Amino acid sequence: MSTLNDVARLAGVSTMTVSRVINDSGYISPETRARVNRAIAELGYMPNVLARQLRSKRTKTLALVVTDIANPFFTTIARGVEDAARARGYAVMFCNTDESEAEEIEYVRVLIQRRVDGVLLVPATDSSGSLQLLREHALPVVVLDRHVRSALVDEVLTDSETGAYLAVRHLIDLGHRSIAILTGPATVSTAVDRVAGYRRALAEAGLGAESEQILFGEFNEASGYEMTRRVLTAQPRPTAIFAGNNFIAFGAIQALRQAGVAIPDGISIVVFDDLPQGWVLDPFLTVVSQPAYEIGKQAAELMLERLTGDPPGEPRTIVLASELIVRRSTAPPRREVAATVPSLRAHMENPA
Amino acid sequence: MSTLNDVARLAGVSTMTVSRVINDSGYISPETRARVNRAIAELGYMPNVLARQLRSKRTKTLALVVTDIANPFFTTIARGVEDAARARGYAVMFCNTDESEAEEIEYVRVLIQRRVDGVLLVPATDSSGSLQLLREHALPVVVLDRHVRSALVDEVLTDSETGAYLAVRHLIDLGHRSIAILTGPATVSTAVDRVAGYRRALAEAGLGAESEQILFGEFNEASGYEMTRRVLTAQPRPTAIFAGNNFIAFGAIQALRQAGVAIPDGISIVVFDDLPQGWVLDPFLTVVSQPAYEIGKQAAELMLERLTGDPPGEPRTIVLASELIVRRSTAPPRREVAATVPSLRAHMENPA
DNA sequence: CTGTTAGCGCGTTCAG
DNA sequence: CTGAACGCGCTAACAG
Repeated sequence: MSTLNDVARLAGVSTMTVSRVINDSGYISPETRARVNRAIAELGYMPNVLARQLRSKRTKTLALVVTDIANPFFTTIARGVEDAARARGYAVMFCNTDESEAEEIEYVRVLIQRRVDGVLLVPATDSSGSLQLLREHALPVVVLDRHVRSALVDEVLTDSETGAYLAVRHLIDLGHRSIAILTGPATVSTAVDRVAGYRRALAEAGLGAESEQILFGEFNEASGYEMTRRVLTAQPRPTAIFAGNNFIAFGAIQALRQAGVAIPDGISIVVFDDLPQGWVLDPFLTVVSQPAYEIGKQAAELMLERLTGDPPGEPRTIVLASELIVRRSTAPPRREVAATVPSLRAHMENPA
Repeated sequence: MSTLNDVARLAGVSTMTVSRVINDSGYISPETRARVNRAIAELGYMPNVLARQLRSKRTKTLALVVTDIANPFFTTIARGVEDAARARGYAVMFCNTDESEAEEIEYVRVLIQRRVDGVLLVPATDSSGSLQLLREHALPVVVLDRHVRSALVDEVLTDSETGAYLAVRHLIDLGHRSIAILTGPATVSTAVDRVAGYRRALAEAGLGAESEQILFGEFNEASGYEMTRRVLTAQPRPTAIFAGNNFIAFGAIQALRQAGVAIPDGISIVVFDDLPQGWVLDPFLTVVSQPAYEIGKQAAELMLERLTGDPPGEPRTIVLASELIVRRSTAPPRREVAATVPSLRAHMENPA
């Protein structure tokens, strides 16, 4: 593998001249440039990024740490991050913590050792072990999607409280009075905030705490399934379910199907997070849609601003709005519960 | 950010001693080790991976280059690669070429510059521009999934020809006589081999070239949709479709639904590639399932053997078997014209 | 068991 | 416009 030195020797110049040609810095006479370029081509020379990074103390690499890489919400965020980063010449390392704080810290260690320039983090919990580690090593951080109480950092997230309020309000407007919320762990701000929005909507409608049905679980399908099973045996059985994220909704739908409860005839369901086009052929879920791509993009841009811009300044929090999209999984409650409706099954069998 | 030097000074030893403690190499007295470890903890020292890699000339990193990161077939391969690599202390860089040869070469350039230790490549086409580039820079390569004619390299792939043969034979056994195959570009070995298997099955059943309906397209949903639209207007209209991969099948299903053609009552469909559990609630597609995880795992292990083992040896080709899984998307044709063949019963009693 | 020397391949700094 | 010297942080190779 040839080096700067080989090129310099072949071209009859110093290594610095070659370096300048490659990085387009400083003035070079056209002839020398041509000669150097010829030597580069002849040798098939490729700069050693490691040496460059070691010397320049910048890797031009960001890391994005998410809690579930299989969730389209996070892959969409990832696309936003990558687009913004690549536009400025930065690479992105993707890391998946599976909602585990231990994994998160492990990854942060690796990222520090690899000397990434900055970390975009979706924290697994609201405790801040990894944030502290990052601060100790002076690594810039932007927190995404979830608020962290303890730390003063840049944050980009959506207004979960308002989103949840809109979703539940929609159900109330349809006439529902008994609504269950199935959400993630109480240690995660998005779960807590969505419950807050749920409560506000109920309270505003004059529905007291006695009509609350709040289940904290995990943001995954298994948990959604399990919580729904519990909801189905509750007395009184709710006429509507608010699923705290898309995977919880998957589990809920599966449980409802198994129990022969039709959507929306038997139970209405509204979901936080939309699914990207292509995941389902015929979107029928009523959802609160977050601007996932925009979250990723703005987070990356904020980071790059911190990295290249001179004024560090105060930590900034960017809150993006979410939007209620009404489709066919919500309807007014019915007295009698329909036994089976096959349309759901046809729908779920056809991914796209 | 503290360095080896800082640690050495604080512990009152040389940098080499610290290096040995960290890498667990050579003999160190327990006391010095303890002293060094204390210094490391006190400073929160984290080794600089860049410097280490530059010096040792090994990055302990593999790259996996695939043509479609959104395809579960490739993400499953990726899991196999990652598991095998991590078990031996290697990291993996994932790269997505979108079936573009230009992107592929671009990525290979980056990988050379980053000095990855080896490249696992799913080539976009059977031309070998990127393979040549890799060879020039003496980077070890293992080719996955697709055969490359021109090059002598290690390869790990499934037997597409036999898999396709089994799929089409299954359709023939069910009584189908008019079967269309929708597959990828003719520049990709998997597309070509699947056509070969399709032909062999037809020929063996005494069905001549006049009954062949072969469509080359792209391995994606849009192409599957478009090819199916064409198939639906063909004369005679086939009673069964063999989709060359899962995404082509998605497009086909969408087109069939739109045209009001039921599966399998109107048209049977068999697909190369299964979908992982969780993508669909109720698997109903008859598929040829490839051992995707195993492909990734074996490819990584072959690479690691080349990297650490001493004998380079001859290029090796590992061919894995695929398996027909009969579900509910295939059935005998309903036309009165098509008679049921006797071998059908034998087959149903003896599913492959 | 531990230290010394000598780079890995580049870019920064300063001097021509 | 170009070059010489130096060092980023670490480890291979050899001494002790």
